[in-house]
Amino acid sequence: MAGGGASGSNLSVLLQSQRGPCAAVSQPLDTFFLSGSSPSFLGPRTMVSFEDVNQVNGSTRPFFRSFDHDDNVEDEYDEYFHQPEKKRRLTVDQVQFLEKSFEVENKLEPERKIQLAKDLGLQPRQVAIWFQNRRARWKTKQLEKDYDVLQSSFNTLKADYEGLLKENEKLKAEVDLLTDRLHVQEKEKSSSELSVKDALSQEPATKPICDSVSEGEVSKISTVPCKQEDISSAKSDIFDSDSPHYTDGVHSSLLEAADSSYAFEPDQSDLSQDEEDNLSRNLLPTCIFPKLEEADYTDPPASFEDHAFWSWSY
DNA sequence: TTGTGTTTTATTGCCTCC
DNA sequence: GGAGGCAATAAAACACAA
Repeated sequence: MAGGGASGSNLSVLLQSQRGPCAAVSQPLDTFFLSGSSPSFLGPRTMVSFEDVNQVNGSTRPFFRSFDHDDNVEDEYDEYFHQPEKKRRLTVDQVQFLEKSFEVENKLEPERKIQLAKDLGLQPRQVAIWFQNRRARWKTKQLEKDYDVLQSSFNTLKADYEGLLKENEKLKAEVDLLTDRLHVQEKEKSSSELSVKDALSQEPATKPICDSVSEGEVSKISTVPCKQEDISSAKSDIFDSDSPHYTDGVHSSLLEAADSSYAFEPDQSDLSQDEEDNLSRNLLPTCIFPKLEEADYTDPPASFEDHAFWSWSY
């Protein structure tokens, strides 16, 4: 085990400088890079076994301070150089020098390694190891940075996604509300139609509806003859769910719903061309009984409850 | 002072390249 | 096959709270 280059008097400072950053010799970094090829940066040996220590080590090296001559120096010397090899931390200056070099190029060519080792008074292998470990640390930090970037990107996307989910739920609720409203409307409509049907079926077939109205009202009633089969024919048209008029009523209400910005889409794939035409014709509010309107009744009722005013003359 | 966690230095084993 | 890089790991050095 070599180490003879460091004089015994220098050893205590050498050891002290190994204890930690605070104990290290401070020296402006610039001086490290102005050293040229001469071994101007020769810090304390950090390894116990140095092959070149006799060549480069010496009391003139800047990283060695002058030592006080002390009785314990020889003991420390023996202790230091005869103990099993231990890890020695690099000084702050050595680390800074290596860091600067690493910033320039994080890979180490053989010539550069030799030069750095010379300048720092380290083994080339130590320099190589330092670069190796430094690359590993750099990689870890890079991974952490990448992780942070990905994390923030993920958070942004997540926030967007959650916002869209909320909006989706809101729209779904709106759709449900409008669907319910539509169902209620249709229920009301069909129950009204049923009551009209009941009313019509309870009237005596031969009895003119005009019996139940006043004379003044009778004058308003159309004089067009209205036979029983006409009525049944009309009724058949009205209440036949297969008839286009029936579906017109449905379409009508659908369109009303659509008018109130309802997003319900009736499946029109089953509609014939005629039905589609009827659908477009019924964009305007229509009487619930368009066929009757075309036929013999007068003044369509304001509501289904007003069916008593409906009459057909014989 | 001591226990514990972190950082730094160094080793080992494997892989790739020339 | 040797040199060099990398990942995993050991172990010493260090920091710090109790």
